[in-house]
Amino acid sequence: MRLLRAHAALTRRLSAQLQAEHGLTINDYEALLLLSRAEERRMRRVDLAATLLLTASGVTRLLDGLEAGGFVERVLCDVDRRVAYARLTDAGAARLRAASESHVAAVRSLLESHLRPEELEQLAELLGRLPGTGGAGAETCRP
Amino acid sequence: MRLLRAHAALTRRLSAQLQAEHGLTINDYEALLLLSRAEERRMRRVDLAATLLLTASGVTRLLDGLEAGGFVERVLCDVDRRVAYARLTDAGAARLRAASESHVAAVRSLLESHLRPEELEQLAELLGRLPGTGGAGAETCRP
DNA sequence: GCGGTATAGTTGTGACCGCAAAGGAGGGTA
DNA sequence: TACCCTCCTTTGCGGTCACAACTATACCGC
Repeated sequence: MRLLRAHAALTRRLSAQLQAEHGLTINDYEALLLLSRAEERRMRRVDLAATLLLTASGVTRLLDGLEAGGFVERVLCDVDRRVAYARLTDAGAARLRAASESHVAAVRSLLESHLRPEELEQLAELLGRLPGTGGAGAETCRP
Repeated sequence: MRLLRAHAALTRRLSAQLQAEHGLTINDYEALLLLSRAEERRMRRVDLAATLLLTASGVTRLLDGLEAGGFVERVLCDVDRRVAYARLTDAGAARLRAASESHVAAVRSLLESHLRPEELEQLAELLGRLPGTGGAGAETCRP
């Protein structure tokens, strides 16, 4: 079962390409992607951590970088002063659009050159049953 | 296709458990495992790197730790003085045996609790077709 | 209101790893 | 021999991340 190891190398390869072309790591990219799909383009940092499978400290530093680049801004929640949202900026949305073109192309070519479409679907289904891939929707601070 | 992300979390979990119980990281463990199966319990560092999907520098530091622990020893090749083998010591073999019991149990319980045997086989087959999982047998310095 | 507990987030520390540069060694050609 | 190119390995540097400790806020029972 050492095959799962292949994933690490694939991820590094995709991340390196993304970084060279657009200055984003894989996690940067996925954080922007999640925010772009979230309601009002914002998520609590703790939800971001759970979805990205990072710890809270990891998210802090991830967002440090994205804030410095102007792709994300910090928004305080007015009903719960513990929480700080990360909100996608217009610049962040633009960067995401630019990066997604080459990134999804890269992912597709990597996977589709080795698997047929129905196999790809099978793979996704099997991996989806493993723990840690649960839904984890974006919550607001007021349910 | 974000599902591949699940692997990172799984690996971290397994590695943390392995480290807590036996003081080995996942890569430590797999290096010992590879050596235990290799001819004369030794491999060239460069082959170890290729199989573990690490760079040469990564292997240097990995083996630094294993040598410090006495699990692996450095053996120079007498016909090509560029190459240094890593050879498993008896202490390393013992540590591997001890760790493997709980580790394979952990892997099995993690995977088998979520997938049926034939699905597991399917998963292995699909992942095996991805690049970076090729055979890479252990070579000696004299073919 | 007052403690106790839970939750959100930040920071210090250390581990692991890739990349680039450099050094030592082998094998070829002139 | 002298030169060049390739291979194996190590070291310096920087990035990413988890863990633990800490602060600040919220909520519960009294």
